This record gives sequence, structure tokens and C-alpha cells, in this order.
Amino acid sequence: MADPLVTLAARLQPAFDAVAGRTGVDPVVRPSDRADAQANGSLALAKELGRPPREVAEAVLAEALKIANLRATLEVAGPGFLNIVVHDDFLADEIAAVSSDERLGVRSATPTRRVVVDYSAPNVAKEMHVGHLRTTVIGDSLVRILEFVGHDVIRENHIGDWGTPFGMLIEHLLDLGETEAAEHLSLGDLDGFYKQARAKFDADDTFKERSRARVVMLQGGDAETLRLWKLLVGLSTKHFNAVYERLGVLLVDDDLMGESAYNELLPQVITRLDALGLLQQSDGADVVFPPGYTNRDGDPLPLIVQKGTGGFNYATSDLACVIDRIERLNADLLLYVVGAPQAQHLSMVFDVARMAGWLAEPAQAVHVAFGSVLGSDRKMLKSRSGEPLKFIDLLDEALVRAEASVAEKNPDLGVEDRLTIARQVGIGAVKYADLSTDRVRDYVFDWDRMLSFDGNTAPYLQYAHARICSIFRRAEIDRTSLRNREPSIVEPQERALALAVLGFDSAVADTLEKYSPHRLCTYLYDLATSFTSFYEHCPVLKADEATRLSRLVMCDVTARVMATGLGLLGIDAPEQM
RNA sequence: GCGCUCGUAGCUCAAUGGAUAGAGCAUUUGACUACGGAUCAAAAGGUUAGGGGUUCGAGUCCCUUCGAGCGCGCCA
Repeated sequence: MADPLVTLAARLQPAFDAVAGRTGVDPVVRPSDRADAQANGSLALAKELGRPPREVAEAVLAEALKIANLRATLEVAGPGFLNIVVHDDFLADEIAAVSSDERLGVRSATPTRRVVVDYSAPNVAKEMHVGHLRTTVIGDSLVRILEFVGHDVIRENHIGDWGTPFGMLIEHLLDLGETEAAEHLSLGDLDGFYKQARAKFDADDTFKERSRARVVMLQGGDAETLRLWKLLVGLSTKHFNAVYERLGVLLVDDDLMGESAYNELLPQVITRLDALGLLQQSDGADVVFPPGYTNRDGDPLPLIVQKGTGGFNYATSDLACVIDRIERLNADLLLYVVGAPQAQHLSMVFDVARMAGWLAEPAQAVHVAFGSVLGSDRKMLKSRSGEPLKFIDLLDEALVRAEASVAEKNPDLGVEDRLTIARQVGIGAVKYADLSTDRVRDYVFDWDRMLSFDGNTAPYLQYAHARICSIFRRAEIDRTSLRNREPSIVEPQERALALAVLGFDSAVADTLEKYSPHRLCTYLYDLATSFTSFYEHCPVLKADEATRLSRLVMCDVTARVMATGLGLLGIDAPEQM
């Protein structure tokens, strides 16, 4: 059981092999607008064999006719394509199989990998802002998809909880008094706290000295300093968790793996690099020169792993992460859901980790890069005052806007339902807007578009799902009784819907191949349009008993794929809206 | 200066090297005592920034020009 296109590619391969006189020919089966699918392999094969493409296609067709149980009709078309029309009873069998499957036809990954997904990464004592939106939403979706196909996934929230700013933050906390500072921070005004500390640091030399001394105490492990530091971290994580809860992501305290967690490893990074002979001195700092990078002057660009002052920096910390994730966690795939501007830094870190042998086949590190969120002026999204837009404010606005929209379109809902649905719709809209475009590109943040019930939006997909649920409320039938039943595929809209449903497996696979959730979004949108077309042309409840049952099967499996697919994006699928 | 990413309909976006580049919004035209019209059907809209090249075939790969964004030694 799988996507019929995948099945057919496998079934057709022997025919291509036979014509080629060798094994392993790719039939190049692709979706087609002329048929259910097309096999393009004959054209490449024609080149290889030095024969006319159509002749090769005819030969493949002749071989394919010998295949028992192909369950599709083939036709040579154009310069040598094989157009494929899947038989209706084959579609019906596959729908029955998918419908009785918990995983809706999505194949398990083989082999499974242990995957570390590094995402979100806010800073202690700083407010989460719109800059954390993409990493959090994209990372969370990838975690859900990887787990769904059976990988062993470890979430790592690499919070910024260490470094020189903590000296001034702790001193500021002492100045305010612990109780008052805790109150201040509990209100969620982390930025105000940080700014006050910063202002004092810049204006007051005595404070500056105290801050520096405090950093030394912190790094030296002074018990009282550590206690104050933990207080700051705890208050900040409370804020992070409030955002995560409202956003609906999987991250919890157990996923926290802050920079401080790698302190023990940092000196080892240096000694191990030194032992390998990779370490060099440059302007007083310890550095590694990975080949292929140059600076402004065209000279080799180093990765600094120990500053001239003896301190470590983020490169050291990132290398320690690689060691920890590979050697302690035994991960063989490291995903870094980090903004595109950090491409060079991460590339250098990965190169150095490879030079040191820490990152070796089959283990692999991937920078899952993403572009910026832009305002309508096509510049980085900011609040009206020009400050970074607070994450929590963004989510609040999503709720307010969604509630107004839901109230307008369904006035009969009770207050409680309305609030619940507004949350599902509003948060879903924000997430979907972020996930539905190719992640490497920047995208323009537009409330009206993302909350629209038309077009490629979360509300449209949720609405398609809610409509199906509405049918079941009227049908008065136990949905589980519809599982493992063969529908009859008659109308073109039924065929189109069946093909769309069966494409879920491939959509998930394509999404993971490039770590691009927008492929799953595109698929779900296509599924939703196929469904609304079916809904429009194929009456369900009014049909005769046999047709009614058949169509209810299609409705049930469509709704489950939609809800599951949205779930993989971290988006809820309400039953009514 | 060097490097990376991007450039597709008026707007916002799709398109694992495959046929005639697809959607949505907006525009125009149809379909309603409606299994939820929060919809559907259709029309119109393109020199894929420009120019070369590779290929049977290029929006996609390579070179180049232009434009935009972001990086380029001790912040993370």
C-alpha cells in the first residue's frame, strides 16, 4: 500500500530494464496533467540506446503489457512519454487499504535515524519576538513529521543562557532586590529589565566593574551567583513556556539544552582540536582555518574557537554541541533550524567538525535555513514603534482577529466554542502562513490574507475538514464502520479525490526529502480543492444507499488525511467552525 | 571587493531536468428556497529580470550582466 504512482514506478521498472538490457533504469514516473501520471524514462533511455524515443516508448509499452496485475492503462504520447491511467478498481482497493490504516498509507522510514532538531532558541532575559516565529514553527513541524514516519527525534531548545550579559543582569537583579526583580520579570517585561541593566552598564563605571566581576564569579561556579542565575533562567523559561503553550508547540522544559549545558565540553573542544593539529594562532586567538573561506582582503577566514582573552565563543559552543549530539546522544542526523544569515557560520562549524572527525558518515548535519518575515513595506517586520514585535503580542492579535472572524461567520456558536475555535483558527493561520511558502524565501506577513477563508490558507483547509464533519453529524453513522470498505470510483471528481488522498504518502516523503513543510501544505491545499469539487458534484447524503456509503468512505478518509496532515504542521482541525 | 540567497501573471505564491509554466487574491462572466454559498464553474492575465551555454528537452543546471536582501576575526 502506498501512492499508486510509487507502486506503478516499481511495477514498470522491469519493463524499462528489459528494453535497456540492464537493471536499475528509473521509469521517471511523475504526476501529469494529461493523465493520472506519466513515465518519462523512455527519453533518457533513447539517448542511451541511440534509438528514437517513441520507438523505445513503444518497446517499453510492449514489455509492460506482459506484466501481470499492472492495473493501469498505458499509452505512448508526445515525443515518447507513457501516459498512465490508473484503473478505478485499483484506486478503490488502495483507498480501502489507506482507510483501514492508522497511518493513512504513509510508509515508515527505513532505516530510522536518531535525529536532533535544534530549534526555537530564545535568549534568557530577553522577550521572545517575531524573529523566533519561523524557527519555532518550522522546527516543530519537522519534529512532528519525523516522528510520524518513525524516526527517533530529540528536540533541543538551545537557549542563550550564558555569556557576558549575565554579569550585568545579575547585578541589576541584586540592585532591584530579588522579590521586586521577580515581580518585574513575571509580568513578562523581560526587555525592560534587560534594557535597564544595559543602560546602567553603559552609564555607570562602578556597575560595569561589578558586572565583570560577577561574570567571573558565575564562570567560577560561585554558589550564590549560580542561584541568582538560575532564578533568571527560571523566570525566563516561564515566559517561553507561556508562548509555547499559546502557540501549541511540543517544546517543554525537558527539551531545554542551553549554552550553559556545554561548559564542561568547551575546554575539550580546544584540546581535541589541538591534539589533532588543527589549531592555529591568529591575532592572539586560537582558530581553525577550514579551506574555502576568505575575508574582505582575500585572506583565509578563520573560525575562532578561543578568543584572545581566553574566553570561548559561539563557535566553540556549536562545536561542543556537535560532539555532544554525536557522541553522547548517538544522533546520526543533526538539523539546525536557523535563519539563512547564519549559513556561513554553520557551514564553517560543520567543516571544522568534519576535519576533526566528529562529524563523519553516515552522520550528517543540515542547516534548515529560512528567510525573514517582512512587513507590508517589504522590510523586516517590526511593531509600530519600530521595536521588534513581541511574539506574545503577535499571538494575541491572531486570537482577537480570528475571534472576530469566527463570530461574524458563525454567530450561533457559544462563547466557549467561539474562543476555542478562534484559537485553533488564529494560531493555525499564523503557522500555515509561515509554513506554506518555500522556507528559504522571505515572506510578507499579512493578517487579512492568512485569515482569509479563500485561497491557500489554514482556515480554508480547516473549513474543508469541518464541512466533512458536518456531513457525519447529519449522516448518523459510526465513522469507524466505514474503514476498510471499498468505495466505487465513478465520477471524475471521485477519481481526482481518490488520487489526491493516495498522494499523502508521497507528500510526506517529499516534505522530508528537503525538510520543506510547504510541500505538505501544497498537498493539503490540493486535497482540499479536490474535496470541495467532489462535494459540489457528488451529493453524499442524498445519494442512493450504495453510493452514499461509498461517498461516506471517501469523506471519512479525506477528513482523516486532512486532520492528520494539519496535525503534522502543528495545526488543529476543529470539527465545526 | 569577495561570498551566500533570491528575482515567475497587477499582488501573494507553486512548479523532484519533461508536453501548452500552475494556484489564490484582485478583475470580468455564469450558477443559489444551499448534504455549511465560509462555495463552485469559466474567462482574461507570462519574452519565468536581460544575455549566452549544456541537454533530445531548461523557470530549474553552468557562465555573465542587472536588481534586491543578508553575511564577511574575537557578539550570539
